[in-house]
Formats: sequence, C-alpha cells, structure tokens
Amino acid sequence: MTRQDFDLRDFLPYLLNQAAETSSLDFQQIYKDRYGMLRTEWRVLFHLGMFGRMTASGIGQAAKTHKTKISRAVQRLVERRFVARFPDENDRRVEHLELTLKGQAAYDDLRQVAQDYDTALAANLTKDEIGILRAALKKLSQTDASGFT
Amino acid sequence: MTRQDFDLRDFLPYLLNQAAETSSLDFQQIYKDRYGMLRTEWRVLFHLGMFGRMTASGIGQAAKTHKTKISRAVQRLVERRFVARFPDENDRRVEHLELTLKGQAAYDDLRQVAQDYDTALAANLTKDEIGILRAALKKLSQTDASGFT
DNA sequence: GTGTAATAGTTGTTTTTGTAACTAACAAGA
DNA sequence: TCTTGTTAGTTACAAAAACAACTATTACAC
Repeated sequence: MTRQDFDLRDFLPYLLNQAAETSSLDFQQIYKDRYGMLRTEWRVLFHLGMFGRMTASGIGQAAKTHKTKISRAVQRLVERRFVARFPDENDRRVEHLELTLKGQAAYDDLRQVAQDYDTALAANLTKDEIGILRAALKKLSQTDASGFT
Repeated sequence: MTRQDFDLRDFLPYLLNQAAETSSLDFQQIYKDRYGMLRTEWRVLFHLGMFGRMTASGIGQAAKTHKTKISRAVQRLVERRFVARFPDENDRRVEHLELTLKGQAAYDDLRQVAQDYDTALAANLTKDEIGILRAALKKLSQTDASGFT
C-alpha cells in the first residue's frame, strides 16, 4: 500500500469528530441555558422521554455511555426533579427510572428544539445525502474495527 | 410541524457523536499506548506532519480547536521532543512549529496506522456511500446552524 | 448450603477540559 | 506619541470526564 495518499482532511474519525462537535455546539447551548443540563443528562432525559421507563444500565447500553457517567447524570436529574427512581420488585440491585412531569415538560420542549435543529442542519443536504449519511453513521457506530492491525 | 416523528436514533448530533466516539476508540488506544498522546496532541502532530511548519493558531483554526487546548498540547509535545518551536523573525508574538525527527517518525508510524484504520472502517460501506459521507461531514462541519430557532 | 463469579449502581481520585483572565507584542488612528 | 484595539500565546481556577475500586445483590457451580 502506498503511503502518500493519506489526507488528514479525509480521515473518517477526524471528520466525524469535527462534524460532531460543530453540530452539537448550538444545541448544547440550549439545554445548558434552559435547564442547566450537561450532555449526559440531556441524553438520559431523551432516552427516558423516547423509550419510557428504563434502568440506568439500559440507558448506558443504548447510549454507549459508561455507567459512572450515567450514574452521576441520573443523580443530578433526580435531585432536580426531572427524573424519579423506582426500585425493582424482584431484583433489589435494579432501579427503574422515569421522567417526572417536570422532566416530561423539559423533554417535550427540547425535543421540539432538537427537531428544528435537525431540520436546520439537514438544510444543506439533499434527501438522498441525509438518508445515506444516517445509514452510514449507524453502521459506523456498530462497526467493531478492533484488531484492524 | 408535527411533534411525533422525532426519533432520537435519527437525530444527527446524536448519531454523529456515537459514530465519532466508536470510530476513534481503537485508534485512540494506539497513539495513547505507543506515544502517550492525547487527542489534541495527536491532532497537532498530524497537522504538522501533513502541512509542515505551522503556528499554534494556524493549527487551531484548521482543527477548529481552542487555543488553550493547542497551547497545552504543543507544550507537552515540545517537552517530549516531538515538536520544536521557532520564533518568527518579524513578529515576536508568533511561534512556528515543526516536527522533530522523533516527531516525524511518530507521524510516519501513526499515519500508516490511520490509513489502515480508515480502510477498516470504510470496509462496511460502498464507495459511493463513503464519498457522500465524507462530503456531508465536511458540509456539516462548516454549517453554522446558530440562530436556528 | 458454600464459594466464586457476575451484575447494578455508587464513590473517590486523578486527568482533562472549559472559561476567563492574563502578558506581551503589534497596528493604526487622533 | 498616546491611546485604543487586536492578535499570539500562556496561566489559573473551576467544571467535567476517565478510571479504578468499592458495596450490595443475585446467579450458578459444586
């Protein structure tokens, strides 16, 4: 393989990082300003809003986020009454999480913002491009490229 | 606009983040293990390797990275003799940066790894998909969606 | 049962990052 | 010259993340 044809500006992890950072900045500002939330808190909120009752580890798996991050995010969300905890009947290690009314309201608000934001982002792309982009991102999220050497 | 058709799993900033994190994990492991570098240090190394002599703020602009991050990354890279500083003749505020031989060797090594990694990542996508993906990511990185509300 | 491993979740400590304030040098107009 | 503003880069402090070790509980082999 030739070594000359490498261009940093085409390197997928680099491109992905740039796009990810750029595209989440403005939205981040909103949930931070309106609800004082961090990124992981926003993610927990959205998972609960989207899928209803979940456990912390369930959210961690779905969001591919480490359990300590989830734990602390849940803690803050519970403190601030966006989320409520419910012990499991059969397994005392497990805790189910749900949005409170306040959490639901925040979710409804932010979901609308997210939708508008997504629309604004997509405005520069054609329908085909967006479809392919989403599909490709999903594939990449599941790709295990370990042992590539 | 209807509010029902929102799916977190299609939300671009979310997808981008997931893909970015997943797709950089293994590569990150390598530059961390082999050279003890952090992400910003890797980026600085690659910019200097790719484009030759640059200033810190030049790298910051190209990589869309805040100057404090660059400053600290450069500091560490200089300490560890991957990078050397050269004062500007005309403007004493400016500092030009270059890879040392050691830095060049690290870059050559990691560039090869990056290339293989990119190839492995792209293996699940068609040529067309990759082309559209790269183009879309570049557009998104430049998109200013502020004021989308 | 008893011992070993696995799972859910938390806590403590160390690194990194974000943010703002800072120094030093240059630029440009009154 | 003397402000006023701008740019390059650093530093200090607070916020957040990473990582490892921990408790409590359940599962499972023997």
